[in-house]
Order: sequence, then structure tokens, then C-alpha cells
Amino acid sequence: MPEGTPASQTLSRGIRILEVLADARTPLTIDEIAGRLDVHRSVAYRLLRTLEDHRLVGRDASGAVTLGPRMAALAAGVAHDLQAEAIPELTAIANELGMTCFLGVLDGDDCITLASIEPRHAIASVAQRPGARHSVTVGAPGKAILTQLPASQWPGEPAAALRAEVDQARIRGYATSHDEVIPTVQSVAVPLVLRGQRPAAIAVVHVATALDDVEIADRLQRSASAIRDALDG
Amino acid sequence: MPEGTPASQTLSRGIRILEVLADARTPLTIDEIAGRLDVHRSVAYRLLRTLEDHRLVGRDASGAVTLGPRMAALAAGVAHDLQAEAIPELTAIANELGMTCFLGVLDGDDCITLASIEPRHAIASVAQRPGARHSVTVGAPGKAILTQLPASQWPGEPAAALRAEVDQARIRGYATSHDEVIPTVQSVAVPLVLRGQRPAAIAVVHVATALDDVEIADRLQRSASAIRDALDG
DNA sequence: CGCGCGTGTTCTATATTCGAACACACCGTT
DNA sequence: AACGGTGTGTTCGAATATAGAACACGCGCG
Repeated sequence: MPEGTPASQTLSRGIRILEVLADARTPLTIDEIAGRLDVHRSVAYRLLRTLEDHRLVGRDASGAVTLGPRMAALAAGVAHDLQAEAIPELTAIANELGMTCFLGVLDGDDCITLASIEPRHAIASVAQRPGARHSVTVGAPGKAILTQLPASQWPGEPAAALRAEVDQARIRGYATSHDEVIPTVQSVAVPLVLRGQRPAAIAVVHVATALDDVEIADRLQRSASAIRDALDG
Repeated sequence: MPEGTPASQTLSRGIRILEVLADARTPLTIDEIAGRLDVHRSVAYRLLRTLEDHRLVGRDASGAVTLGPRMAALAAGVAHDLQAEAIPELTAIANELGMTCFLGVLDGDDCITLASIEPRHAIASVAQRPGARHSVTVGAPGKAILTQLPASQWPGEPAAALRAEVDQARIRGYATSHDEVIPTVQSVAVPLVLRGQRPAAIAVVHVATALDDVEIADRLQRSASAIRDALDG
């Protein structure tokens, strides 16, 4: 990852349009977009036309700009084989334990949820949709991911409490959280380390359960091994 | 959607890189990417650096380029409120009927799956993942979407058989398919028409069932109404 | 060794992009 | 009706960001 060559101004601005649109979850006018990018309207106009040509953005009935479904089609290519192997396992776990189960991967300083499966008898858990993103330093999956990294690569300056938690998770083989990302819910996660892939974790969330954390972690670990065997073969 | 102004060459090439990466579900070298775009290597190089800055692409251990998880985060912004309302309904349907249930929307000439919820024992688990895309002229959701459009806006030249099927679906209120998108599976879909949003449909897939298509369609229709009430207020 | 294939950098001409200015459509207000 | 405000879409010259050749280097292989 060299640093010498300059980046492309035009492409960067085009991507920032996508970021702005994803951020503002409501349709935006061209003027609003130009304003947020701090570029001239005619520039935003040409960029938007290009994005529209590729169907990454579209217009709603009133002419306002939104992200297009084609974005979702592009995103389906992310870690395709990992998702293909993981999703059946996530489904099995979700149904066996009756908890929402999801796959998180490291991206920079963030943990991003790639896939999540809700159990058959869901208690309306709206949490952790695919694409959800938060700092890797919070939540059980984040900590399970941090166990795979030296503290020097952690974001920010590692707090002592976090260090202790991650150390413990490394020893026990699983991480837990309570009330961190989503209020009142608890989470259990195990690390998923794959050859050549970025650090990941599989996790479940629950409010209260008869199961011990260790039992949950064992079940997660079984699936993690299955995924690892399938991919690293 | 005017046509006069030219599109941005640089942005278009950058997006084509994303498309190429999503298409080739395996990591690519910079040379391969430059070759497929038919641009000079140094051009691809600068574009890739920019995409990397925005975390839309990353490198695996061997230096090959892949789509980054951040793409999934961007895609989460697509039709955000529609997804928020639809997903709980999809979950309820999947649980009640024991079938995979999903949400498809129209994009150009394609039907793109935005979200899908699977029950236990999912046979079609590999199929119909979020982001899946195929022609709107095949499959039950596609036909449910076509009922919302005049035939003049259909892609290609409408076959008589398709016209008949869609006409029937329009009358009955639901569309069916068998062996079209996925071999051997059947599907039932109802249209989901929302103010200011693009045409959509919710559907289930199954192999064989004791339930009548009409019963399934009724259940889908109830959820479609609930979603419509929530969004169109 | 020579060769192919890969990455990363530097440089200049020029094609591409930038951004001001123009034209127009709509909507509520005075 | 005329007005200002806000939105879209287009044109065009200047200037800058980009394109693409050329160079340097590392590595595996017959």
C-alpha cells in the first residue's frame, strides 16, 4: 500500500456521493449533494449522470436521488465464498440456539456485519442487519476480532480495560459483551481466522437465556471450525 | 434523465473496476483488472488506490484485489426504510409458512433481491441471496412486478405467453413460477406498489407444499398491505 | 541466465474535467 | 402579475487532473 501516487479526484468525488447518499437515508436533491461535497453543481451533475448510467443511483418519483438496488448486487460479491460457507452455518446456529446469529469482519477500525440470520421463532430482533458498522473496540464480535491482532494495530490508544477483556477472550476462546452496541442485549462471539482473509468472527445476540455462555461458545466454535475446514482446506 | 452532457470517464472506469471485481468472484491482480478494462496499468493503479482509500476494495494476503466489506455498508443504505418495514414481515411469513421469503425490486430490466429470510431446512439456501439479480421477465417476483408496468415498458419484445401470465397474475393478484430461476422450485409472489418507490414484490419459494397457492398469496398480501400502510401513510 | 509477469514511480502532452454563466420551470408570497 | 427562491439542465473556455509511455525493480521458472 504505497503512498506516493496521488489519488483520483474525480473518482473520489463520485464515491463520496455514494457515501453521502448511504449516510442520509433519505433522497437528496442534486443541490444538496453538491453542497455536501462542496463542488460546483455542474460537477455533481456529471458525476450523478455517470452513477446513473451504471445504475448505482436512481431518481424517485419527485426527481430526488437515491442509492439504486444495483448497489446491493455489487455488495453481493463481497467475500463471496466466505458468505457461501458461513450462511448455512449461521442458519443452523440460529435455529439450534434460537438466537440471531451473524458474521462480522474487520474493515479498518470497524467491524462490519456481512450476513445475519434470525432464528425461526424470532422475538423481533431488529438488530444487526447486514452492512451494520461500528468500532471494532465495542461488542463481542469486535473483541473476538481484536484477539487476532497485536494491540499495536488496534485503533486509538488501547484502554487497559479493553486489553484485559481481549486477553481473557483470547484465553477462553470466546468474547462477550453486554449493553455495548445494542442496549440491554448480550452477545457471545468466537474468532474466525482464515488464511489470506481478513480477521472475522461469528456471534449470536440474546437478551436472557438458560444456556451458559460456554455452551454457546462451544456451538459457535464448531461452526467456525467447519467454515475454516471448508475454506482453508 | 437528459442525455446531452457527457459522462465522466474516470468515474465510469472506477465503477467498472467494482463491477469487474463483483463479477469475478475471485481476487484479481492489477494487471488483470487493467486488461479487462482495457486501460493502461498506471490508470488502473491510480483508480485502485482511490478505491482503496475509500475502503471499497482491499488486498488479500498475496496482494490481489478484492471488494471490501465497506461495499456492504454502502449497500445497507439502499431503500433503507423499505427494508426496515419489510424485513420483520418477511421474517413472520418465513416462520409461519416455513419457506424462504424475500423482497425483490425492479432495477432497469432486472429484478434484484434486496433482502431474504430463510427458515430452517432451507433447500434454496444458496439461491436468492440478497443482491441476486436476474431478468424481470422470469420468476414469480418478476411477473408480480410486471403487473405494475404497461407492457410497453417491458424489456425486449413481450412474448405472448408472458403477456398471458402477467394478465392472469394481475387478475388473481399473485404470480407463480416453476423451474424458472432456480431448477425444480416453485415460487409465489404478490406485487408491492408504493408511492414514489420503484415497483417491488414479496415472494416465497418452496419445493412442494400442502398449502394452496391461494393461501400463500393471501398471507403475502396481508404483509404487503402492512408494509404499504406503514410507508405510504 | 534470460524471460515472463508482477508491482510501484516519474513525467509530459493533451484530453478531460472544472466551474462560471445562461436558460428555464415550478411554487408560494407580496 | 410580477417577484424572489429553489430546483433542473445546458453551454463553453480555461486550466488542471488525467492518461499512458517509459523506467526501475523483485520474483519464480524453464
